[in-house]
Amino acid sequence: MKNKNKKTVMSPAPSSVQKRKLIPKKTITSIEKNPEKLESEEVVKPSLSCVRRLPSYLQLLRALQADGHEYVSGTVLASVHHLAPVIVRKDLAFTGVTGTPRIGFQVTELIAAIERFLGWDNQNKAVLVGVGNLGSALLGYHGFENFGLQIVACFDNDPMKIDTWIRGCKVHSLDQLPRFIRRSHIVLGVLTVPAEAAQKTAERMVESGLLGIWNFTSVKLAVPANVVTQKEDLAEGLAVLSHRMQHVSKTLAIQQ
Amino acid sequence: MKNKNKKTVMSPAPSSVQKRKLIPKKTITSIEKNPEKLESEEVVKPSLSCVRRLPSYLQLLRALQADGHEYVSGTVLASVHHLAPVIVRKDLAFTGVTGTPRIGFQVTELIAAIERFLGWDNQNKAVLVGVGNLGSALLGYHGFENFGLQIVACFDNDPMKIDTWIRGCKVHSLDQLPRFIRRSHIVLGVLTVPAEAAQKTAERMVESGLLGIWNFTSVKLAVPANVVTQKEDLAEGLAVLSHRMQHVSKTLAIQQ
DNA sequence: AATATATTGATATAAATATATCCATATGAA
DNA sequence: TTCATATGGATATATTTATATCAATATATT
Ligand SMILES: NC(=O)c1ccc[n+]([C@@H]2O[C@H](COP(=O)([O-])OP(=O)(O)OC[C@H]3O[C@@H](n4cnc5c(N)ncnc54)[C@H](O)[C@@H]3O)[C@@H](O)[C@H]2O)c1
Ligand SMILES: NC(=O)c1ccc[n+]([C@@H]2O[C@H](COP(=O)([O-])OP(=O)(O)OC[C@H]3O[C@@H](n4cnc5c(N)ncnc54)[C@H](O)[C@@H]3O)[C@@H](O)[C@H]2O)c1
Repeated sequence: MKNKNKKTVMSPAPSSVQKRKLIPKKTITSIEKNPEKLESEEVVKPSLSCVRRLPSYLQLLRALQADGHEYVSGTVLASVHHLAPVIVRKDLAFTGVTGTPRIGFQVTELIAAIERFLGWDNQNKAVLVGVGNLGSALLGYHGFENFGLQIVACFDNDPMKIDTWIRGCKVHSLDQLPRFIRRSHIVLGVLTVPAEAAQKTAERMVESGLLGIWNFTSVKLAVPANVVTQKEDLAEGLAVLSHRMQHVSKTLAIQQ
Repeated sequence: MKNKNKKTVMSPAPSSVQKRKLIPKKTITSIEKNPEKLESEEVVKPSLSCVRRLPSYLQLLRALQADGHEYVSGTVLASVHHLAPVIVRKDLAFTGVTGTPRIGFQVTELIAAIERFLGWDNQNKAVLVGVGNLGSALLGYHGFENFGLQIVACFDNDPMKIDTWIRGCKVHSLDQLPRFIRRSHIVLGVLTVPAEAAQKTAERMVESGLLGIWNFTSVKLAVPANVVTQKEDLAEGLAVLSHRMQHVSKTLAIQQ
């Protein structure tokens, strides 16, 4: 805290005058003939992997914040998640935050930046359709509220379930969906109906005005271009697990 | 079926004598100094993305089989999953199957190959630890049996739950786990306890002899090197969904 | 029989993603 | 003060993954 407003007094070379570009840019590698992309620079979108990593940073940052930490270095974030520090720095750059050398990033600022970047800065409300095994579990789970998602209503077509309460949530008839959506300005839906009903139900959700569907069924949904779907396929993870286990046991068998 | 044993009679150039390498190989690009990798060729492992795609092929193949189809082309598999046909062909090559030009792949053979490749050719039995909201849903779900997984027993530490039946499965005390594992030669466990209990419970599972943990908690587990863990993090998918929705709505706003 | 066509498997190229390297900078230690 | 060090940001390189291209081939068509 000695001299706060000194700014690179020591740097002698004029080369240091170059402006620091915050967000990485893509340099044209091949002969770019697309007339749309005439500029020599183009803003690079974050990779899918980057977007997937952000929530894990967020979670750790919240813990650090609760623990009273004001700053955290990318190195620390990296080591916890077994990532290379460069990856973390690059990921964070996409959110627009700037760290300070030797210090790191301001925890609070970083949390806000990631939340803003992912659209989690104000809680997104959602409906859930299909209050069965999985649907009930998701309904009763409030962990997603840390990730910008709050399920506020649920729908089913089983007469036995309609108007009953499940996990503190009244089950509505699916027929009520359009009116509810229109009234509440909700854009996100969670789909947990059986596979056979998935496509048809998704269409009703879209007609009702939903713009995003978090799809837990095994069906690849066909939806209009303005609707985003995200399929959560547990079989994928299971495949990775099985494959890795095979590999490990094979490796051990060779070693022994 | 005219002349079965003709082998490239028409090919005149000696260049065509080159043997057809079935599985793709990696060509050394950079100056490879690692003495372990002196050979100019090395068997390429399937990418993680490839492993994740295989279950979706499998699912479609089963439907085709049930429908009486004997052959299927990579092109068809690709179009259903909105993938480029090359990707499918490459993915399938890893399983060791060979297709025939103009015909495609034999459905039954392909199913068997994928199952073998993923270690799903004989049903893997598993235990589930933490019979709460999510655990119960998974217990009651028999869809994983299509993907080589069968949950055969469940464990909890809540005295109120022990010895009750949930979804047709008797809840055992966690203390019983080691003996059960040893008796039944099970190697896989599903972890659905609260985050706070995750690491400790995982350790008990490992001590009991499990070699793989399908982890549904938000905790990154620390386990010995011979144990494989697969973390299922729904927040990742939610992040992708949120990010895409932001992008779409931004794009539409610009267009309008 | 000759030709056209869909398809596979191999190879080549491109694109995306991860990693290495370097410099500037803020802090603490000598 | 001077120096060493950890760190962020930029750029360069390497690696991984996806896509394009093409010869070979099995079937259908003319
Ligand atoms: N349970 C799991 O652990 C699990 C795991 C992975 C994937 N899934 C998938 O999640 C989906 C639901 O699984 P589940 O085990 O909860 O099934 P479930 O049968 O327990 O629940 C389905 C619910 O949807 C309702 N429903 C059926 N048709 C409907 C329609 N047309 N409109 C509205 N509601 C309708 C049913 O009344 C029921 O309440 C399935 O597609 C399944 O493949 C489940
Ligand atoms: N419910 C969901 O939809 C959902 C979604 C994503 C992730 N998760 C994660 O799954 C886990 C479980 O969630 P849930 O909603 O089912 O919670 P839950 O509280 O309903 O269930 C937890 C179960 O674990 C048992 N348990 C607690 N400590 C234990 C221990 N030491 N040993 C054995 N059993 C123990 C409890 O008795 C309870 O039955 C959590 O880590 C949660 O973050 C849940």
